Amino acid sequence: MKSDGRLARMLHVLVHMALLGGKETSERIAQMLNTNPVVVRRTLGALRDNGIVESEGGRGGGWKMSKTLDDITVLDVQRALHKGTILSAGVSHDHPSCPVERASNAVLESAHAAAEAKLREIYATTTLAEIARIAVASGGEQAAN
Amino acid sequence: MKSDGRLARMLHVLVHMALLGGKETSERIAQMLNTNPVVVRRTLGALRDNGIVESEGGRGGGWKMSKTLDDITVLDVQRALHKGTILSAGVSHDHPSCPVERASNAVLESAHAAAEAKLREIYATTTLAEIARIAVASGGEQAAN
DNA sequence: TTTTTCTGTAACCTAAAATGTTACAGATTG
DNA sequence: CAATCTGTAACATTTTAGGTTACAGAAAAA
Repeated sequence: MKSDGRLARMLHVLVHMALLGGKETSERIAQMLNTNPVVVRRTLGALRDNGIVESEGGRGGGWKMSKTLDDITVLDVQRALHKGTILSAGVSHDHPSCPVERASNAVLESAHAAAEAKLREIYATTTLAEIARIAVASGGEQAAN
Repeated sequence: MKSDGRLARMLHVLVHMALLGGKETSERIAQMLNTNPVVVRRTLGALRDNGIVESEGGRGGGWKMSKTLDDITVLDVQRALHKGTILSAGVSHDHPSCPVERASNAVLESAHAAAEAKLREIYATTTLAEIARIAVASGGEQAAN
């Protein structure tokens, strides 16, 4: 599979949208992400369904933020994009009744659950405002695209 | 992509091999993993290259453990199977010079690094002997396949 | 030495999931 | 009505684990 870059892309584009402050079309956002408008609408659609952005059709339409960067955490975006767990353990299902397989799976699942808890904790305490701050600090004033 | 079940499968099969105590052919191991011998040789080959098991060709050949379960951690098996990091952050490479993209990627990478440290710590302190103990405790005496 | 039984690999095919792409339908503004 | 958006369907593409077939080579057994 291709690696999932949706979270990174959405963080990226949300910060840009907030810094620009207005409404953006899928076409313009696609340029920010070096992709095409359909991919943008697909992915931003999930954020809209979770109250992070809103969209308007028709002439003059486009996408805008529903909240400020301070009110959006990385975890909010993650949850909008993926329903279930963040990390999966990659267990085996070769002999579901085998106690050795079950023990192996249980150990891996438990370890991944602990790692995910750590990840989730960081995601929950990192706002997009902080990303914007890092970007401005490192990239100087040129923060557009 | 199909999810990577190699680690779970190798933990599973190594515990079986140790409990059985002798030498096993790819064919028999394939039955434990509900797959075919070529997949087994491919995957066990990586463990052999890391000193976890050893193989012998020819009639009467097969695979056997090079260490006891106490001397193999989950991290050892993980490292034999995958060279680099365990968790990857799924960053974006749409505009590598964009400071916002870089800040987004940096935040994700840092978070994943913290989660991976946690995961690695657990892997490093979990031996296969412990998995065997869990299996025997939960599955009763029937620990074969 | 010939047969049998193993591993080691090459060379494919398949599956699954994100991403890319084309083509429209529908909505909204001018 | 014309122009400009979003919303979706319907594919094609890419990547990687896994499955499969087919042999070559090694080693014990006959």
